[in-house]
Amino acid sequence: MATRMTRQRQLVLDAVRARCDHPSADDIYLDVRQKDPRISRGTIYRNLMILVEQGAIVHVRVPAADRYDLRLDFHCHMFCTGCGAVEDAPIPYQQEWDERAAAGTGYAVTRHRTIFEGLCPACLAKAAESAPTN
Amino acid sequence: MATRMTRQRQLVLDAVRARCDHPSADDIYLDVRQKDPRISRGTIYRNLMILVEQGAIVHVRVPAADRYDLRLDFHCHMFCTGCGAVEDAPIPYQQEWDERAAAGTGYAVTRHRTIFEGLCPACLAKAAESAPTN
DNA sequence: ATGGGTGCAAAGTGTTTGCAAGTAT
DNA sequence: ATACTTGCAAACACTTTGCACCCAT
Repeated sequence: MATRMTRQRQLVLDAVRARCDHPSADDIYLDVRQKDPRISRGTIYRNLMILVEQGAIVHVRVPAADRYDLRLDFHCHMFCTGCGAVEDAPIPYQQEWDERAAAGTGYAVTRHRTIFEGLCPACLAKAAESAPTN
Repeated sequence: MATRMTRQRQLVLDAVRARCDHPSADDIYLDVRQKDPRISRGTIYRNLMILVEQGAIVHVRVPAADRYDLRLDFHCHMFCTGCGAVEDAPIPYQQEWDERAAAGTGYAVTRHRTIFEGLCPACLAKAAESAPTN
């Protein structure tokens, strides 16, 4: 199962790398569409899956939809419950937790995923506007 | 919007509480079906959503599907990438991280969710069987 | 009594897949 | 040349919703 670098796959990879906001499959579809109006959603999904398997990009799961990330190292994410924005968190990945969790459960722990939830600064400002601090 | 405790809602709540394996909506549907063969999936979804809003149960998002949890305090989860099992992790919830993430990003952080991924003991044993250590 | 809740079935999302034709290697 | 990929559309799994009837308060 040798894998080929097709024009479409390259476009998908480029599109993920061109964004820093952890796009969803459909974001990628819309971006790639601009460069190749004939590409199909099936191709986007297939290629995202293949690129994740190959380790070229990473899969981030947040409430609402799957997102993709160009950063390959383990790291935590912020998720805005207001607008759905996703960004990297300024919190170090705690590898020793994987060992502790493994020791405590008997699991062969590969990694952990941490997502912080809350309102991003923009949504906070919007909330303050509509419901001012009386 | 006063909320009523109907027979169906009680059945859904009981079903979540009766399980310790973090059931999916469909698991609950199948369980409740045994006690009330006329309940519909729509009712299950509606009630799970309402119970989560009310804070009676908690929503856990893992790769594959949404799960529900009777434990209301913040805690981490283990997810088996082999069989999809979910269980509580023996790792303390680090509240100070929420503050650190908030300080570093300007988010109003509510909480974080951490999921450890790996193979559970049962899947590990199965894997060892089919691919013995030569 | 009355407005929230229910069952049912249809409609949505987001994602996957079968197939014949196209193309990277 | 060969078998991996593609576009398309149909199929899927999971979840939400519109509607008329029902029942907890």
